[in-house]
Amino acid sequence: MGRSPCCEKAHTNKGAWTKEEDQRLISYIRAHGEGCWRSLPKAAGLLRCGKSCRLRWINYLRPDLKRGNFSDEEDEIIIKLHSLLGNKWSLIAGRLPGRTDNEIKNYWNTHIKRKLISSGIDPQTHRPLNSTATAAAAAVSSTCLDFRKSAPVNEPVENIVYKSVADNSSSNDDTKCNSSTTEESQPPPRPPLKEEEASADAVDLELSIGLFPSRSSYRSDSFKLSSAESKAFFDFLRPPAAVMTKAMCLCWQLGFQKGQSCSNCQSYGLDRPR
DNA sequence: AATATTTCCAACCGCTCAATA
DNA sequence: GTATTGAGCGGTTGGAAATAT
Repeated sequence: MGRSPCCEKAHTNKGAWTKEEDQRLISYIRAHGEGCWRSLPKAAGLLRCGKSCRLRWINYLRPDLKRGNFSDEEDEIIIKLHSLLGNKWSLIAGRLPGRTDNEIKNYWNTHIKRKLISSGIDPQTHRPLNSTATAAAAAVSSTCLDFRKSAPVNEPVENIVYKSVADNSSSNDDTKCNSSTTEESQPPPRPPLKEEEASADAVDLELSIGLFPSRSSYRSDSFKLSSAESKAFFDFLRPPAAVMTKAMCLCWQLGFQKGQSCSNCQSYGLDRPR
């Protein structure tokens, strides 16, 4: 038993939208706001599926959309977020105001992917395509986010401790991404955090992906973040307030379970991160 | 100038998940 | 607890535009 179709396909238009259809949709949403997409087409006098209306509005007609080429800074953010989140286009879009998930997905597939490959970087793993590509390795390292960089020297260490996932990794004091490793392309699933571990005051982040320092470096007790660093870290995870939804906080990526709240979610009153 | 090929992106499709009856 | 519904997501496709031959 599958889902029933979202609309009566026999009586709906498909394909490119006409100016008149666009105008109807814009007028309706201006007058009534975004609401029930299923009933919107009929109410707006459109022979379109509700899903199609939603897509058209979100990806093309919304007034806050940023048009034009992606900046170098946006490129960099997309690459960094992709190395952290993978193909979670909506989450990435949540951190690029005015850009849509569809736009970013298309841009990734047509530009960034190619750019990374031509630099010798695997766009899925963000690691060099071959181990001898030193220039590529350097390029990957440059996509690392280092939250420790801007921290005051004498800041007390607290809040966040990066912990190694794989204890059998070799010791290494550098803080670069794990770009030169030959490990599997996908990080292993992270075990859920215990409730006390997941509290906002003592977050134990088990990160195992290239965006952050190598496993071998953050296994050390010396790899701890100061309060300023942890603030920078959570600021990075936090999308603009205007677009923040339950699903957008990244704490679930870090092992938080349903019903737990990280400090981001608490600050937005979101008590049930996905 | 005509045709073939490639690139790009808007739109669609099928699926999952959360909410609700 | 289960079924249904609607919203939203990511992968894929179709076709227009750009470029090459």
